[in-house]
Amino acid sequence: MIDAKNVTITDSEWEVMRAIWTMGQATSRELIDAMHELKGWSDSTTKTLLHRLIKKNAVEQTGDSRPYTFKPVVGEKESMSAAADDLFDHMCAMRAGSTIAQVIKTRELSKSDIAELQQILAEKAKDAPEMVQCNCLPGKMTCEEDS
Amino acid sequence: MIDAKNVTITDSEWEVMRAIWTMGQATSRELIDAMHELKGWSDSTTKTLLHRLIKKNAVEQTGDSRPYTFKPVVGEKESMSAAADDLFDHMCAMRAGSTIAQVIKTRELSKSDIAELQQILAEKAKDAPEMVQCNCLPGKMTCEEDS
DNA sequence: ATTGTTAGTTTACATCTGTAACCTGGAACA
DNA sequence: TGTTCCAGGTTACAGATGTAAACTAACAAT
Repeated sequence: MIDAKNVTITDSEWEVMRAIWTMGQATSRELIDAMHELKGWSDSTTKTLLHRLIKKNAVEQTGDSRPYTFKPVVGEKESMSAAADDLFDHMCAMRAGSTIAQVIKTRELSKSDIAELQQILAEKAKDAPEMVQCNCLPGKMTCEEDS
Repeated sequence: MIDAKNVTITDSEWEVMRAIWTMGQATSRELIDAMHELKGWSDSTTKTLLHRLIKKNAVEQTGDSRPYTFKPVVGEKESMSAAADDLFDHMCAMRAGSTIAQVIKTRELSKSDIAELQQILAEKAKDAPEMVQCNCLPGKMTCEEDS
Protein backbone atom coordinates (compact mmCIF):
# COMPACT_ATOMS: atom_id res chain seq x y z
CA MET A 1 0.00 0.00 0.00
CA ILE A 2 1.34 3.38 -1.03
CA ASP A 3 1.10 6.69 0.77
CA ALA A 4 -2.44 7.95 0.44
CA LYS A 5 -1.15 11.41 1.22
CA ASN A 6 -0.54 12.62 -2.29
CA VAL A 7 -3.70 11.24 -3.81
CA THR A 8 -6.77 13.41 -3.68
CA ILE A 9 -9.87 11.29 -3.90
CA THR A 10 -13.02 13.22 -4.74
CA ASP A 11 -16.42 12.51 -3.27
CA SER A 12 -17.70 10.34 -6.10
CA GLU A 13 -14.43 8.52 -6.36
CA TRP A 14 -14.62 7.93 -2.67
CA GLU A 15 -17.83 5.98 -3.13
CA VAL A 16 -16.13 3.68 -5.58
CA MET A 17 -13.19 3.24 -3.28
CA ARG A 18 -15.44 2.20 -0.45
CA ALA A 19 -16.86 -0.54 -2.63
CA ILE A 20 -13.44 -1.71 -3.73
CA TRP A 21 -12.09 -1.64 -0.23
CA THR A 22 -15.01 -3.58 1.08
CA MET A 23 -14.93 -6.15 -1.69
CA GLY A 24 -11.16 -6.37 -1.45
CA GLN A 25 -10.99 -6.57 -5.22
CA ALA A 26 -13.54 -6.81 -7.98
CA THR A 27 -14.28 -6.84 -11.67
CA SER A 28 -15.63 -3.73 -13.28
CA ARG A 29 -18.94 -5.50 -13.69
CA GLU A 30 -19.23 -6.10 -9.98
CA LEU A 31 -18.34 -2.53 -9.23
CA ILE A 32 -20.67 -1.16 -11.83
CA ASP A 33 -23.50 -3.21 -10.39
CA ALA A 34 -22.68 -2.19 -6.86
CA MET A 35 -22.62 1.48 -7.78
CA HIS A 36 -25.80 1.15 -9.73
CA GLU A 37 -27.40 -0.41 -6.69
CA LEU A 38 -25.96 2.07 -4.20
CA LYS A 39 -26.09 5.32 -6.13
CA GLY A 40 -28.12 4.65 -9.22
CA TRP A 41 -25.16 5.51 -11.40
CA SER A 42 -25.02 4.51 -15.03
CA ASP A 43 -22.32 2.09 -16.14
CA SER A 44 -20.28 4.85 -17.73
CA THR A 45 -20.10 6.83 -14.57
CA THR A 46 -18.51 4.03 -12.62
CA LYS A 47 -16.17 3.25 -15.48
CA THR A 48 -15.02 6.84 -15.65
CA LEU A 49 -14.43 7.03 -11.94
CA LEU A 50 -12.52 3.76 -12.04
CA HIS A 51 -10.28 5.12 -14.75
CA ARG A 52 -9.65 8.32 -12.91
CA LEU A 53 -8.74 6.32 -9.84
CA ILE A 54 -6.34 4.23 -11.86
CA LYS A 55 -4.77 7.33 -13.29
CA LYS A 56 -4.39 8.68 -9.78
CA ASN A 57 -2.80 5.45 -8.69
CA ALA A 58 -5.45 4.77 -6.11
CA VAL A 59 -6.59 1.61 -7.87
CA GLU A 60 -4.79 -0.88 -10.08
CA GLN A 61 -6.00 -3.12 -12.83
CA THR A 62 -4.56 -6.63 -12.84
CA GLY A 63 -5.00 -9.79 -14.85
CA ASP A 64 -4.21 -10.84 -18.39
CA SER A 65 -7.49 -12.01 -19.83
CA ARG A 66 -10.49 -9.80 -20.43
CA PRO A 67 -12.46 -9.39 -17.27
CA TYR A 68 -9.67 -7.66 -15.41
CA THR A 69 -9.53 -7.31 -11.69
CA PHE A 70 -9.45 -3.99 -9.91
CA LYS A 71 -7.91 -3.67 -6.52
CA PRO A 72 -6.97 -0.81 -4.22
CA VAL A 73 -3.50 0.62 -4.23
CA VAL A 74 -4.10 2.95 -1.32
CA GLY A 75 -5.36 1.63 1.99
CA GLU A 76 -8.68 2.61 3.43
CA LYS A 77 -7.36 3.56 6.81
CA GLU A 78 -4.56 5.66 5.36
CA SER A 79 -6.93 7.41 3.01
CA MET A 80 -9.36 8.15 5.76
CA SER A 81 -6.64 9.52 7.96
CA ALA A 82 -5.34 11.62 5.12
CA ALA A 83 -8.80 13.02 4.49
CA ALA A 84 -9.31 13.78 8.15
CA ASP A 85 -5.90 15.41 8.41
CA ASP A 86 -6.65 17.47 5.40
CA LEU A 87 -9.85 18.69 6.98
CA PHE A 88 -8.30 19.62 10.29
CA ASP A 89 -5.35 21.25 8.60
CA HIS A 90 -7.74 23.81 7.21
CA MET A 91 -9.47 24.55 10.45
CA CYS A 92 -8.49 26.73 13.37
CA ALA A 93 -6.30 24.64 15.65
CA MET A 94 -8.06 26.14 18.60
CA ARG A 95 -11.35 24.60 17.54
CA ALA A 96 -10.12 21.12 16.80
CA GLY A 97 -11.09 19.90 20.24
CA SER A 98 -14.70 20.94 20.06
CA THR A 99 -15.00 19.60 16.55
CA ILE A 100 -13.69 16.23 17.61
CA ALA A 101 -16.07 16.33 20.53
CA GLN A 102 -18.97 16.90 18.24
CA VAL A 103 -17.88 14.06 15.98
CA ILE A 104 -17.58 11.67 18.87
CA LYS A 105 -21.02 12.63 20.07
CA THR A 106 -22.54 12.03 16.67
CA ARG A 107 -20.85 8.84 15.51
CA GLU A 108 -21.50 5.34 16.61
CA LEU A 109 -18.47 3.89 18.33
CA SER A 110 -17.89 0.40 19.63
CA LYS A 111 -16.76 -0.37 23.14
CA SER A 112 -13.28 -1.10 21.91
CA ASP A 113 -13.19 2.11 19.88
CA ILE A 114 -14.07 4.03 22.99
CA ALA A 115 -11.52 2.15 25.06
CA GLU A 116 -8.84 2.98 22.52
CA LEU A 117 -9.75 6.63 22.48
CA GLN A 118 -9.73 6.77 26.27
CA GLN A 119 -6.34 5.14 26.27
CA ILE A 120 -4.96 7.66 23.84
CA LEU A 121 -6.45 10.57 25.70
CA ALA A 122 -5.08 9.44 29.03
CA GLU A 123 -1.66 9.29 27.50
CA LYS A 124 -2.05 12.64 25.81
CA ALA A 125 -3.32 14.30 28.97
CA LYS A 126 0.07 13.91 30.59
CA ASP A 127 1.72 16.72 28.72
CA ALA A 128 -1.19 18.62 27.29
CA PRO A 129 -0.92 22.40 27.09
CA GLU A 130 -3.21 24.61 29.10
CA MET A 131 -4.61 26.01 25.91
CA VAL A 132 -4.15 25.76 22.17
CA GLN A 133 -3.48 28.90 20.18
CA CYS A 134 -5.54 30.07 17.27
CA ASN A 135 -3.48 29.75 14.11
CA CYS A 136 -5.79 31.58 11.75
CA LEU A 137 -4.04 34.89 11.43
CA PRO A 138 -0.50 35.97 12.09
CA GLY A 139 -0.28 38.08 15.19
CA LYS A 140 -3.81 37.34 16.21
CA MET A 141 -3.31 34.69 18.83
CA THR A 142 -6.84 33.90 19.92
CA CYS A 143 -10.28 33.83 18.44
CA GLU A 144 -12.77 36.14 20.12
CA GLU A 145 -15.99 34.27 19.80
CA ASP A 146 -15.97 31.14 21.82
CA SER A 147 -19.35 29.52 22.20
CA MET B 1 -26.14 32.59 13.11
CA ILE B 2 -27.83 30.49 10.47
CA ASP B 3 -27.55 26.79 9.83
CA ALA B 4 -24.18 26.11 8.28
CA LYS B 5 -25.54 22.80 7.06
CA ASN B 6 -26.76 23.93 3.67
CA VAL B 7 -23.82 26.10 2.80
CA THR B 8 -20.90 24.41 1.11
CA ILE B 9 -17.76 26.36 1.75
CA THR B 10 -14.89 25.46 -0.56
CA ASP B 11 -11.27 25.26 0.50
CA SER B 12 -10.29 28.73 -0.65
CA GLU B 13 -13.44 30.23 0.75
CA TRP B 14 -12.67 28.50 3.99
CA GLU B 15 -9.45 30.46 4.27
CA VAL B 16 -11.33 33.71 3.97
CA MET B 17 -13.89 32.57 6.50
CA ARG B 18 -11.17 31.81 9.01
CA ALA B 19 -9.92 35.35 8.70
CA ILE B 20 -13.39 36.81 9.06
CA TRP B 21 -14.23 34.61 11.99
CA THR B 22 -11.02 35.50 13.72
CA MET B 23 -11.36 39.20 13.07
CA GLY B 24 -15.00 39.10 13.99
CA GLN B 25 -15.73 41.49 11.15
CA ALA B 26 -13.60 43.45 8.75
CA THR B 27 -13.44 45.71 5.73
CA SER B 28 -12.52 44.23 2.40
CA ARG B 29 -9.20 46.01 2.61
CA GLU B 30 -8.32 44.29 5.85
CA LEU B 31 -9.32 40.94 4.46
CA ILE B 32 -7.48 41.49 1.21
CA ASP B 33 -4.34 42.39 3.12
CA ALA B 34 -4.69 39.43 5.43
CA MET B 35 -5.13 37.03 2.53
CA HIS B 36 -2.26 38.59 0.70
CA GLU B 37 -0.13 38.08 3.76
CA LEU B 38 -1.35 34.57 4.46
CA LYS B 39 -1.70 33.10 1.01
CA GLY B 40 -0.10 35.55 -1.36
CA TRP B 41 -3.41 36.07 -3.13
CA SER B 42 -4.02 39.04 -5.35
CA ASP B 43 -6.68 41.53 -4.36
CA SER B 44 -9.11 40.19 -6.94
CA THR B 45 -8.97 36.70 -5.60
CA THR B 46 -10.06 37.71 -2.14
CA LYS B 47 -12.72 39.98 -3.59
CA THR B 48 -14.14 37.16 -5.67
CA LEU B 49 -14.18 34.77 -2.77
CA LEU B 50 -15.87 37.37 -0.61
CA HIS B 51 -18.57 37.81 -3.18
CA ARG B 52 -19.11 34.12 -3.54
CA LEU B 53 -19.44 33.85 0.20
CA ILE B 54 -21.99 36.63 0.22
CA LYS B 55 -23.92 34.91 -2.53
CA LYS B 56 -23.86 31.75 -0.49
CA ASN B 57 -25.05 33.63 2.54
CA ALA B 58 -22.03 32.73 4.56
CA VAL B 59 -20.97 36.36 4.87
CA GLU B 60 -22.92 39.59 4.90
CA GLN B 61 -22.03 43.09 3.87
CA THR B 62 -23.22 45.84 6.20
CA GLY B 63 -22.90 49.58 6.45
CA ASP B 64 -24.13 52.54 4.46
CA SER B 65 -21.03 54.45 3.52
CA ARG B 66 -18.30 53.18 1.24
CA PRO B 67 -15.91 51.04 3.13
CA TYR B 68 -18.50 48.44 4.00
CA THR B 69 -18.10 45.91 6.74
CA PHE B 70 -18.11 42.19 6.16
CA LYS B 71 -19.15 39.83 8.87
CA PRO B 72 -19.89 36.13 9.13
CA VAL B 73 -23.42 34.84 8.81
CA VAL B 74 -22.53 31.25 9.62
CA GLY B 75 -20.71 30.37 12.82
CA GLU B 76 -17.28 28.87 12.88
CA LYS B 77 -18.14 26.02 15.16
CA GLU B 78 -21.24 25.08 13.18
CA SER B 79 -19.34 25.19 9.94
CA MET B 80 -16.57 23.06 11.31
CA SER B 81 -18.99 20.52 12.63
CA ALA B 82 -20.83 20.46 9.34
CA ALA B 83 -17.58 19.88 7.49
CA ALA B 84 -16.56 17.11 9.85
CA ASP B 85 -19.96 15.48 9.61
CA ASP B 86 -19.77 15.64 5.89
CA LEU B 87 -16.45 13.89 5.94
CA PHE B 88 -17.52 11.10 8.24
CA ASP B 89 -20.76 10.63 6.37
CA HIS B 90 -18.74 9.49 3.40
CA MET B 91 -16.56 7.08 5.27
CA CYS B 92 -17.19 3.55 6.42
CA ALA B 93 -18.91 3.74 9.79
CA MET B 94 -16.77 0.89 10.98
CA ARG B 95 -13.63 2.93 10.56
CA ALA B 96 -14.79 6.11 12.22
CA GLY B 97 -13.26 5.09 15.52
CA SER B 98 -9.76 4.55 14.22
CA THR B 99 -9.94 7.72 12.20
CA ILE B 100 -10.92 9.74 15.23
CA ALA B 101 -8.12 8.04 17.12
CA GLN B 102 -5.64 9.09 14.52
CA VAL B 103 -6.91 12.65 14.59
CA ILE B 104 -6.64 12.85 18.34
CA LYS B 105 -3.11 11.55 18.21
CA THR B 106 -2.10 14.11 15.64
CA ARG B 107 -3.78 17.27 16.86
CA GLU B 108 -2.80 19.47 19.70
CA LEU B 109 -5.44 19.46 22.38
CA SER B 110 -5.64 21.47 25.56
CA LYS B 111 -6.18 19.96 28.98
CA SER B 112 -9.77 21.09 28.95
CA ASP B 113 -10.34 19.73 25.45
CA ILE B 114 -9.09 16.38 26.66
CA ALA B 115 -11.21 16.53 29.78
CA GLU B 116 -14.27 17.24 27.69
CA LEU B 117 -13.56 14.37 25.36
CA GLN B 118 -13.02 12.02 28.28
CA GLN B 119 -16.27 13.17 29.76
CA ILE B 120 -18.15 12.51 26.53
CA LEU B 121 -16.53 9.14 26.05
CA ALA B 122 -17.31 8.01 29.57
CA GLU B 123 -20.92 8.88 28.97
CA LYS B 124 -20.96 7.19 25.59
CA ALA B 125 -19.30 4.06 26.91
CA LYS B 126 -22.38 3.23 28.94
CA ASP B 127 -24.42 2.00 26.05
CA ALA B 128 -21.88 1.46 23.34
CA PRO B 129 -22.36 -1.47 21.00
CA GLU B 130 -19.91 -4.34 20.94
CA MET B 131 -19.08 -3.49 17.37
CA VAL B 132 -20.09 -1.11 14.63
CA GLN B 133 -21.18 -2.52 11.28
CA CYS B 134 -19.65 -1.63 7.97
CA ASN B 135 -22.15 0.40 5.96
CA CYS B 136 -20.31 0.45 2.66
CA LEU B 137 -22.20 -2.15 0.71
CA PRO B 138 -25.64 -3.62 1.13
CA GLY B 139 -25.46 -7.15 2.38
CA LYS B 140 -21.79 -6.94 3.09
CA MET B 141 -21.76 -6.40 6.83
CA THR B 142 -18.07 -6.19 7.62
CA CYS B 143 -14.91 -5.05 5.94
CA GLU B 144 -12.29 -7.77 5.56
CA GLU B 145 -9.10 -5.86 5.90
CA ASP B 146 -8.61 -4.49 9.32
CA SER B 147 -5.08 -3.24 9.94
C1' DA C 1 -14.82 70.87 -12.31
C1' DT C 2 -10.87 67.42 -13.17
C1' DT C 3 -8.29 63.69 -11.94
C1' DG C 4 -6.52 60.06 -9.37
C1' DT C 5 -7.39 56.37 -5.96
C1' DT C 6 -9.73 52.83 -4.12
C1' DA C 7 -14.10 49.82 -2.98
C1' DG C 8 -17.04 47.23 -5.16
C1' DT C 9 -18.78 44.55 -9.48
C1' DT C 10 -18.34 41.85 -13.82
C1' DT C 11 -16.11 39.05 -16.69
C1' DA C 12 -12.57 35.53 -17.75
C1' DC C 13 -10.55 31.29 -18.02
C1' DA C 14 -8.18 26.92 -17.12
C1' DT C 15 -8.87 22.90 -14.35
C1' DC C 16 -11.51 19.80 -11.66
C1' DT C 17 -15.87 17.14 -10.79
C1' DG C 18 -20.08 14.71 -11.55
C1' DT C 19 -22.30 12.42 -14.80
C1' DA C 20 -22.72 10.04 -18.98
C1' DA C 21 -22.86 8.91 -24.17
C1' DC C 22 -20.32 6.78 -27.74
C1' DC C 23 -16.74 3.97 -29.89
C1' DT C 24 -13.71 -0.26 -30.41
C1' DG C 25 -11.65 -4.74 -30.24
C1' DG C 26 -12.06 -9.29 -29.04
C1' DA C 27 -15.09 -13.28 -27.15
C1' DA C 28 -19.34 -15.83 -27.64
C1' DC C 29 -22.76 -17.28 -30.52
C1' DA C 30 -25.35 -18.37 -34.70
C1' DT D 1 -17.10 -16.48 -40.71
C1' DG D 2 -20.42 -12.98 -40.00
C1' DT D 3 -23.24 -10.97 -36.02
C1' DT D 4 -23.82 -9.76 -31.32
C1' DC D 5 -22.40 -8.42 -26.87
C1' DC D 6 -19.67 -6.58 -23.51
C1' DA D 7 -15.28 -4.97 -21.05
C1' DG D 8 -12.52 -1.38 -21.66
C1' DG D 9 -11.28 3.16 -23.62
C1' DT D 10 -12.31 7.88 -25.50
C1' DT D 11 -14.94 11.94 -25.75
C1' DA D 12 -18.41 15.17 -23.92
C1' DC D 13 -20.31 18.58 -21.33
C1' DA D 14 -22.29 21.47 -17.73
C1' DG D 15 -21.36 23.30 -13.33
C1' DA D 16 -17.92 24.16 -9.51
C1' DT D 17 -13.45 26.00 -8.12
C1' DG D 18 -9.06 28.57 -7.96
C1' DT D 19 -7.21 32.48 -9.50
C1' DA D 20 -7.26 36.94 -11.42
C1' DA D 21 -7.88 40.93 -14.94
C1' DA D 22 -10.86 44.56 -16.26
C1' DC D 23 -14.38 47.80 -15.47
C1' DT D 24 -17.21 51.23 -12.79
C1' DA D 25 -18.87 54.13 -9.19
C1' DA D 26 -17.49 57.10 -5.09
C1' DC D 27 -14.67 59.84 -2.69
C1' DA D 28 -10.59 62.69 -2.04
C1' DA D 29 -7.19 66.00 -3.50
C1' DT D 30 -6.13 69.66 -6.82
